[in-house]
Amino acid sequence: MESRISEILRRNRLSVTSSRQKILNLFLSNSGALAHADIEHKAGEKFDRVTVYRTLQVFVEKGIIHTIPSGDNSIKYALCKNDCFEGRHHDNHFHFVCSGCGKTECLEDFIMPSVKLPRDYSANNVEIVINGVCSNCRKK
Amino acid sequence: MESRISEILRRNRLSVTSSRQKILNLFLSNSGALAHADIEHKAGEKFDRVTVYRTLQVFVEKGIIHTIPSGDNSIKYALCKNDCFEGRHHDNHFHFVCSGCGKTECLEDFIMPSVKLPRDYSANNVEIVINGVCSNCRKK
DNA sequence: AATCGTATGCAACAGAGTTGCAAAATATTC
DNA sequence: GAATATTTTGCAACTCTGTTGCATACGATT
Repeated sequence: MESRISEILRRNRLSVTSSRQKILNLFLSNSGALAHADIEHKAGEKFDRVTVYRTLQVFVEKGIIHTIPSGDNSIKYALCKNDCFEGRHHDNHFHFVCSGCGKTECLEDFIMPSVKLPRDYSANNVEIVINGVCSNCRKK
Repeated sequence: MESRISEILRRNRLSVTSSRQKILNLFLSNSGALAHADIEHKAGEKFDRVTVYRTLQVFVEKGIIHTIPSGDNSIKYALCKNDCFEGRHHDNHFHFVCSGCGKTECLEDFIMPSVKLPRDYSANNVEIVINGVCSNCRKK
């Protein structure tokens, strides 16, 4: 576990520091996306706010994590899949926010629909966030 | 013009106040979406921050405007089309943010693609935000 | 182990967003 | 149309979020 985390940091030419290891570990051990506040107030750990901001920023720049937009000023962050490493962001997936458990997850395996644009418009990036109920919450 | 604004407010059972008229007028006379800061610092008008927050909140609740999510904590607001009045939000359109002029617009006439979800997942709302270049900026 | 470069944490700040409350404006009633 | 009731506004004060500069601490390199 330790080694995998260090390896990811090294692969992205980042110094392997205690904070970065701990924060990256949070992402690796959580299946859902995390908000800044989730990380800052994570039980058992007390991270300096500034360190969390800077770490998330560096991770996004390096393509280790990506942002998930939201309609209520609570941006979340999630791990990128392998082909995003080295700074190439190719987010051809969408995001699902469950209104039951609040969990945000990436749906990687479901094809991104192509959207038709008006004449002379060109698209760089398409963000899709779906709000609904996940299978776990539906059963309850 | 004045009468149309008052009519919209009255239709939503809101008192017709000076601030609400002015803010609603900003939306009616701007084709793009507006951020909180756009409204607060609008040239010629000085709105109290608190009033702007409360007005936008009420407008969203009543379905006069809707929010447009973003990946950088800068939520924008845009007018809803007619069938959204009376609080029924049926946003079956997507949003386009131009990286050239920064303008955010609603694309109402382009069909929303249906997205396939994992087994036992259900969707309430699909938010699509496309980043790209609009026709005006492309010509330059 | 010593040096170099980067990351961290603190302080201080700027901005975003919220709440309570008295004053002012709007709606309602007669 | 004036008086009353209701709602909205603006101010003050506050919390939370996010940023920057800088000295110290840490990790990488030799």
